[in-house]
Amino acid sequence: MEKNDAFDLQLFLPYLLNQAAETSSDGFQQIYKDRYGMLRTDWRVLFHLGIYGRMTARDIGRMAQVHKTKISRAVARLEARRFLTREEDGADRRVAHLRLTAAGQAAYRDLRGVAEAYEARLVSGLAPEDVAVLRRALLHLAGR
Amino acid sequence: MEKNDAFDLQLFLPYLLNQAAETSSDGFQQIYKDRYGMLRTDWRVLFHLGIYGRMTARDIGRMAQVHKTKISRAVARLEARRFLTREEDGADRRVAHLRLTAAGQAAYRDLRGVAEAYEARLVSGLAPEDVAVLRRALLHLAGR
DNA sequence: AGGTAATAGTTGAATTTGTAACTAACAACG
DNA sequence: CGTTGTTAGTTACAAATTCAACTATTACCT
Repeated sequence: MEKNDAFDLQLFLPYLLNQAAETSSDGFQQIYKDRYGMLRTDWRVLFHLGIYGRMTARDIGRMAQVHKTKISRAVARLEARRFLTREEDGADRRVAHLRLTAAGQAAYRDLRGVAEAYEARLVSGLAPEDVAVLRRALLHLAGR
Repeated sequence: MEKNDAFDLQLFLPYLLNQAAETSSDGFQQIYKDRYGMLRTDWRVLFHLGIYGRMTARDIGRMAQVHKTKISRAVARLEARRFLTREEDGADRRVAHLRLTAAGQAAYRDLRGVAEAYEARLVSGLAPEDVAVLRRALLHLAGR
């Protein structure tokens, strides 16, 4: 495979970031998919509710930077599996406050443990100071 | 939004990497989509051929870590737009060698220029030494 | 108050992706 | 040779995502 061009695709950030994101998501995805039949947006909603307790779909979408239709469908799937319930808002009847059921919390705790172990394994090949730089750079690129 | 849990989702690498990857791809995606109606796999195939000159679908798939059905469809789209041609292999009739047409090369050069400018803008907010660390860490996480 | 705009969330249709099965060709081994 | 396995690439079907339109409700403005 001989190069006849100076552009280095392997180092182009949108490309490289995507490779790293996909590779480093694969193992975790396998677990939440196999164990709970969840999709990516599902576990994200689950984690947001597990961490923050009670949120609206809109809040989750804002925080996770996910479109409202994806949130809506993920919430519907989690509700169908009895992982969350909706509570209506007293003042604004458009809004539904979401909260994990006991089963949802159990799933969250299980997956949070998996996530922590998985994260530890991911960074185990990197120097701690490099991980710190990596996280800061990623937060910057993510616009945070 | 009050946290009642210690897990920091915003720093969880599979989550953070994905946020950074999506945010930092958005601007570039807008351009190849608006300007050429391409999808992500399309520009990747285009770039591989633009850089390496002549490759098989299999080679591109290996290098970009993309499944063969996605490559197959991207190649079909690019061929339909006369951006590439297939040449049969003398020894193995299963294989098709792909090569950009003049139009494909023009599109590639155009988008390569966009990519270079885009990359420069992406890293402009980061210290050069941090960018170096970032790239090394991403290559490691991508399994390279 | 009444009309217009904005917001929360859902739904349907079109596009895209994932999975598996498939065709065609080559390889390896007896 | 011939049978079995492997590989390159395509296709069919199901699943997921995107985009636009929609309902229902609240906010704004005069």
